[in-house]
Parts: sequence; structure tokens; C-alpha cells
Amino acid sequence: MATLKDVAQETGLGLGTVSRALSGHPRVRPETRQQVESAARKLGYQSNGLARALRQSHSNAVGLIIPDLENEFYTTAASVVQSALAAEGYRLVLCCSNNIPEVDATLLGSLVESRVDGIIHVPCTAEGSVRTRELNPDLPVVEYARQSGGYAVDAVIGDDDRGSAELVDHLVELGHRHIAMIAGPADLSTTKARVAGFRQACRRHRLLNRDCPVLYGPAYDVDWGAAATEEILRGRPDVTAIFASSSRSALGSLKALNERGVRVPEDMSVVGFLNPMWFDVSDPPLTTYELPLSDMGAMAARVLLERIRSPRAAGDANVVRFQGRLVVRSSTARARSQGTSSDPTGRSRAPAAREPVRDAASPPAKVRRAGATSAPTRKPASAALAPHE
Amino acid sequence: MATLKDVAQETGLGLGTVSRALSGHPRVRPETRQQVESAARKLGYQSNGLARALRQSHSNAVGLIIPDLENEFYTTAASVVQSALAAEGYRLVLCCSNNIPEVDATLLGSLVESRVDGIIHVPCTAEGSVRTRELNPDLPVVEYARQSGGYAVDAVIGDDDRGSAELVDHLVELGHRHIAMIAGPADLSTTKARVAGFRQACRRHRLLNRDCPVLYGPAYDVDWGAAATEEILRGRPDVTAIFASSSRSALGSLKALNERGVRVPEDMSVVGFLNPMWFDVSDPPLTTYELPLSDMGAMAARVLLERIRSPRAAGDANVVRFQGRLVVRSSTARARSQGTSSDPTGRSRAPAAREPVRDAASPPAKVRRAGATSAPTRKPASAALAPHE
DNA sequence: CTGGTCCGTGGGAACCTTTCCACGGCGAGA
DNA sequence: TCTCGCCGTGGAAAGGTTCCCACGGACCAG
Repeated sequence: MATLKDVAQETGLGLGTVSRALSGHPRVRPETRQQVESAARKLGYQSNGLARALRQSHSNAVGLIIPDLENEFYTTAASVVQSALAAEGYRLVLCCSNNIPEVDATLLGSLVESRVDGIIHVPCTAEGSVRTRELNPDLPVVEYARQSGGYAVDAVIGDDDRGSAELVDHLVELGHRHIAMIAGPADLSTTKARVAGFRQACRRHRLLNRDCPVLYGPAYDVDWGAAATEEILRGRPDVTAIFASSSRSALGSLKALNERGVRVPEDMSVVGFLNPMWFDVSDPPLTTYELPLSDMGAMAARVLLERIRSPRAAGDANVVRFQGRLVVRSSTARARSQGTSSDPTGRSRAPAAREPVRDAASPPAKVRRAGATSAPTRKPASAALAPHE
Repeated sequence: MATLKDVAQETGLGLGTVSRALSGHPRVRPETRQQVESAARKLGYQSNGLARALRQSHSNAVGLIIPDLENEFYTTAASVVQSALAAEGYRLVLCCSNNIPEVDATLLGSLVESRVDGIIHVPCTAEGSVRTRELNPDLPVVEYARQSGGYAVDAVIGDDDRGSAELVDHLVELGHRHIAMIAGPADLSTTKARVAGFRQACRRHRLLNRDCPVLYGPAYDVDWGAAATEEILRGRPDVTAIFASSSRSALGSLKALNERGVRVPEDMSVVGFLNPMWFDVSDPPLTTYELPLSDMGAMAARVLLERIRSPRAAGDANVVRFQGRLVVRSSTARARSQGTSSDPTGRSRAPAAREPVRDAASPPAKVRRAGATSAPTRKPASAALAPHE
């Protein structure tokens, strides 16, 4: 391929001039620029991004590491991050850890080696992104969806525990007092948060721990959702509601229930988590807690770009937490004949079924120092999570 | 960050030696290697991928351009391509054209500028990937899912027209003779193929063109699916079956029908295209044509890597076409009181409902010259599309 | 008329690696 | 004993860009 030197030779100009002409530098005569441009076109010159990145020591690329490429929770993030970055002239290098810690670590290494300008990371262990700090302390990193620990690293997360709590509130309101939670891998921070919210809400409603089992599983996927549901049907006849804490396990749960002929919501209420587009044509449409995924992805990109552009003040971590909202559909109904229920048919559905789903759940949030200072949290976050100055 | 030079200085060795030691070159004394490695660890040395790529003139990265990051059709591809590449030590640079030709072209340019080693491209115009040939004739490109034209470029595609045909066959078998097709943008090659298959099958069954309208739309998305369905309900009371030629428009169609109180399949049969995981818990579970997306993605990666590794023989395009299979569920039933129907209740469901969905549809396919020579096509493809030697 | 400034350009250094070549030493075969 | 070849190493070139500095000319003010 043609290089700058070739263009220089063709035009009889020096390399510096050609470079300036091509990169829009003001100090170059218009005619010269014309000449250079036509020569470049003629030779089919394509500037070498590698060489430029090497010289300028920034590559206009950022890495995104997600644990699962077939989960709309993350692909939505990837999508909007990609858009946000593209708008600012950055490329996205997408990696997938498959939730394997070793792969995660390798990917991190590979990304710093390839000299990306920043990384958005969904960590899959408690160590999280701290490894990048060892590799390159100056590399901006923001954690997404999951938070690794007490390290001072930027993060954009959903309010998982509040979501769990709202779903439990909803179920309790309908008279359920025996609720099973289908959780994911125990060591993920999202799992922890969702379980914590679940337990806390149960306590608040004076539900007994043994009435509200939590089933940890190998992954947030359809098979586990189905398997856990089987387990519940087999071993816990007292349970009247299932809280599947991810969209995929909810799908699996529904599948298993449908196959076993268990009617939803008459015999069993089911709630999901997050709100993929197919939740309202499933059979039945699912009650769930929706997180503003697009906003979250955009925010992650914004926080990262801000860090890339302005030098980072050490220890000054920026944690943004997004609220979601309860979306009530027809997969939840009054508990069947379980003590307090006054409706033996169990058929009275929640009143607010089929409410519109896709409106802007949280106010347009601003990054601290990017303008308005309001964090998107409605109530002040716990100390560990609030942006600390 | 520490560089090779720093390590050389630290150890008192020359750059060449340090480089060799670190890159596993055999000609270096084990003790020396030890020394270098410990010094590198001590300094936190991270090799600079940019410099290496520049020197070796290959970057171990490949680009993937898809038109829509929220469509499981493409994200599935992205996922498996990513895995396949990672296994061979390549990174994936993911770009999204949003189906905008200008963006597509820009992305192509940006990728060749960043010196990826190859590109997998879902073209969004008929020109397709030919632009890369101008930019860099040696850059391996494989087109995915859509085929741009008569250019000699590798491609991995699904057998869209056969899929359409099989769905039409299925509907006709059930007595439908007025079938509306919800198509996508008219200029996409997938749309063309699906419409062609539809028309052809209609002709074969002697259905009249005016009984089988094709609705072209702005995009393969939920809104268009819903809008088109409204249009059909309003303007075409004769239609008894809707062929939504993508998973998302099927979703929109179902949504619209449910909202209008039109029963599926009693009042209207619906078939989708492709087979996202939620198609069998939708209300009702959808009959569809499933394409082996994982195999297709893997094949695309394989074809590309093969091209990267072995010099391309000009004009020798390798086109692989994947068969899918009909998946019959309960969204299709005998046509309502439409002439031939012998079942006035319209309730006799297709016999094969709930058949297993996720088995290996097509035999493990081999790339030409990568071992076995059998193409994954069951019957010989048309001349224009067969791998030509 | 001269000194200073700005403009446009050329040349070289720097970015960091890999790779090639050369060189000294040493063991083995002639 | 001499030579050949191999081994381990050092040095330098190359890869393609950007950035800094210097330089000549023109222009302006004193």
C-alpha cells in the first residue's frame, strides 16, 4: 500500500508537508493541499492508523469486555456504547469473557497491550478491574453493571437490590408469602445485590427465610431457569411465586411451567428481571423490573470518554447508579389459597397490566462535573457507592 | 510505561536479545531469558502491540460490521465469530452501520486504516464490500448473511429463499391461499431473497399475486411489524396468514394482533423467520424457519482466517450457503372458512407442534480445501451461488 | 536599509518493536 | 592446527507516522 513517502515523492514535497496537508493542518498553502490530495487519491493512499497511534500514543479505540454476547442485557450495552463511541470517533473492540475469570484477565492484558484508550469492563470476579491498575495505572476503566469491590474505579450500575425489593413488594401485596428466588452464580456482584435486595425486602415484610428459598445456579441462562423451576415444583409445593432474577432464567422458568402444565399466574406467579422486548408477548406477559439499559450504556461511554480526555484525579471514583421501574403485566396474580387469599379462583389479575413500557424511566442523568451535578439516584446511595469526592 | 529499551538497560543486554527472550525465540540462553523475564516483571513491562503490529504488518484483529446490534440475528454471529477468533488469537473490532450506507462505507475505511487483518461484513447496499477492494485489494473480506452482487467475494449466507418457500408450503398445506408477507427494506439482498422465495412458492402453488401482497417497510423491527399488521387487518380482510420475514417483525405482528383481539392461530396464522429463544414461549409459540446461526458465524470466521493465512487466488470466491429447517409450533393452523377448509373451528393444530428445536440442523460443514469438500448445501446451489473453482 | 515576524516547507528525531547481519568464541572435523 | 559452522549476543535498519525545529522568503515597521 502507498505510504506518505510515496505521496511525497509523487508531489516532490517533504514528508512533513504532506502529513500536514492530509491532516488538515492550517499552515499549508491551499494549492499544495490540492496537489497532495490529488496525488494521494491517485496512489490510493490510506494512512496507517497503527503508525499514527504509535506516534501519538492513543489509538482511538476502547475495549469492552462483557461476559456473554448472547444476553441482551450486555448486547444492548454494547450497542449503545458503540454508538456513543462512534459519534466521538472511537472504535470499539469487543471482547467476551464467557464469565471465565482467566479469560477475563487475559482479555484485560490483551487490551492494554493493544493500547486501547480505555476499557469498559463487566468484571466476572470480585477482583474486577484492579488488574488493569497494575498493568497500567493510567488507563481509564469503568466497570459496568457489576462492581468489583472497594477499589476506586468508576462504575455504572443498575440498582439491582432496589429492583429485587420492588418485585418482592409487589408479590407480597398480592398475598404471596412463599417466594422462591432463582439467582445466578453466587460470586457475581449483581447476584449479591439482587439477593440482598430480596432478603432485605423479605425481612421487611416479616417473611421467613425458610419460606423464601434462594436457588443459586451456574449461570443466568434458560436451562438453569428451567432446572431451578423443576426443583421448586418438586421440592417446594408451598411456593406460590417465583422470582427469576434475569430475563433468561425467567424464560426458562416459564418454559418449564408451561411444559408441566402449571398455569401462570393462576397456580404460580412469576416475575422476571430486566425487560427484553419479548417480555410482553410471552405467555403470559411478564411482570418485571426494567432498567434503563440504553441510558446506562450511554453513561458508561460518557464517563469513560470524560476520563480519557481529562487527566484522572487519583482515588476520585465516579459511581453512577441507575434506578429502574416496576412493570406490572399478567404473570402475577393473588396468591392461591395461601392463608390470607380472599380470592379462591386466584384469577384477579394485577390492575395495572399492560401499562406502557418503553418510556424514559429515569431522568436524563448527568455525570458529576459534566454539567448538572445530580446523580441519577433518587435517594442518596450508600456511602460505599456514592460518588466520593 | 516501560519499554523494551528500559528492560535492556535494566539487564545490560541489547534490545535484540531482550526482544528474542520475551518472544520465545530459541536462540537465547535460558539464564538470559530468566534474567530478562524477571527484569520485565519488575518493571511492569507490557509489550506495545501497536509497534509490533506496525513492524510485522499484521494486527491480529479483524473487523466485523453488522447493521444492527440489537438484533439477535447479528449478535449471535458476533458472539460466535468472537469466540472463533479468540481461539486463534485474534481480536474482534465490532462496528455497527445501523443500515446506513454512508456509515457502512466510513466504517470500512476506518477498518482498513486501522489495519485489521480481515473483515466480516454484512453489507447494507448492493455495492457491498467492493469498496474494500479499491482501498486495499489484498484485504480478505467475507460477506455475511447478505450478498452484495456479482463480485468475487467470499460469502456465508443463509438459504433465505428456500426458507420463505418452506414456510409458504407449510401455510398452503394448511389451506391458506391469501398470505401477506411483511418484508423489510426493498434493497437488502436478504429481503430480495426472501421475497423471491415467497413469490416463487406462491407461483408454484398457483396463488394469485394479488392474494399475496408483499409489504415492504423501513426496517426489520417491531414497529414496522406492528404497523404492517395493522395495515393488513385494515385493508386485507381476505388474508388468513401473515408471513413476518424476521423475528422482530413477527413480534410486532403478534403484538398488534393480540392488542386488536385477533386470535392466533384461530383467526390468523402467523409465521416468523429465524428462531430466537423466545419464539417458543411467545403467545402463541411461533412457527418459523430456523437458520443455524452459530454454524454460520463459525463458518464466516473460518473462511476469513483461511483467507488471511493463505494468499488469495484472485477471482476465486468461496460462497457457502446454509440450509435451515422448518420449525412448526402453534401459531399456524388451518385457514379459517376460506374455501377449502374442512375444519370450521380452525382449531386443528399442526401435528408437529413442540418438536425439539435446538438440534444440529445442518451437517458440520467444511470449507472447501479445508478438508472434506462437501458444501453444506443439500441440493446443488444455483450456479451463481455455488462455490466456483 | 535593516531587524523582526510570520508563512510555508524540509528534514530529522521519536514512537517501539522485530528482524537481519555481523561478530566473537568455541567445539568439531579435516 | 586450521577452518568451518553454530551459538549467543549487540547493533542497526525498517516500519509509517507526527511533531519539533530550522530555514528562506516576504512583508512590515522603524
